[in-house]
Amino acid sequence: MPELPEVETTLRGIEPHIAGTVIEQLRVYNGSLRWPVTEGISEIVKGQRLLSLTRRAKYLLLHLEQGSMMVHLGMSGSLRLVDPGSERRKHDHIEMHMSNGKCLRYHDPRRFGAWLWSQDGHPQLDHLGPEPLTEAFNGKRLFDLSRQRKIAVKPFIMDNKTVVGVGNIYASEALFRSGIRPDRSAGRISQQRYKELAGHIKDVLQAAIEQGGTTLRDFVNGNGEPGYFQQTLMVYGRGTEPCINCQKPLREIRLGQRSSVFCAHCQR
DNA sequence: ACACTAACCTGCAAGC
DNA sequence: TGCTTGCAGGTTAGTG
Repeated sequence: MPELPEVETTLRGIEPHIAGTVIEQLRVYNGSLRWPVTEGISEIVKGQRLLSLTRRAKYLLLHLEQGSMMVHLGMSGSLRLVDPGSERRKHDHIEMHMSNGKCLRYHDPRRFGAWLWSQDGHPQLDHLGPEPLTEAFNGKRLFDLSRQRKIAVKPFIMDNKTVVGVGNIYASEALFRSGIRPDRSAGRISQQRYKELAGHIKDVLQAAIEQGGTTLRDFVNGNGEPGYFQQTLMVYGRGTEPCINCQKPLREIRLGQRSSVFCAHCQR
């Protein structure tokens, strides 16, 4: 999926086209997502103005006059603006027709995503850690939260209670930039090294947003365009290629069922 | 509380 | 040409 930069890219792509318009029709073709799409959602949102769009972690929030819709792209989801008359592709599960003629389609082959309406908030958002690009997220937080923890640092920074938005790609990249092995115990990393890691997490996410995200297989922004950050990836997806820093072969291990590529020479 | 696993689902590539 | 296996951007529920 889309990690935070891809969700942010999607938001920036669609927001200018549909914010402030009215939902003429929401059509659900397959509501069997991670959670069933809210019962009766089409009738609930029909005729409501889409006041604004925001992002929290990897969730997109579509704020309506009554309540809000929370959209998650899961592992394989994407949202794009399309010609309302164009033919639906396989796995186009939801489409939203707006009063200005724009049509937003939700495409998600694996259906790990979500599309839920609620009048008064979404419980999934209640216990999330800070946004990575704010001052609330810093090295001191990583240090303080990790004391006595035996968990490997990579799953530690991918835990939404630690900080949101850091998935497998950007966790791998930030650890490489920081010179920290992904399997090092979180509790055995100094405050100084966590300060550097927090800085690299911010930098890598910011750079990815500026490049329009990472397109691995099929990610596209709201206008159907790919991202370009994959050209910048230094370890993710590089298997046992030579380290771009020291030329020694990278190593690939599994941590919490996620592949983790690192350089045993540059990362300790 | 913490660490770890399995599960949700489809598509694709690799191996036989 | 199949068939089987394993892996893929995330998150939660369940186990010990």
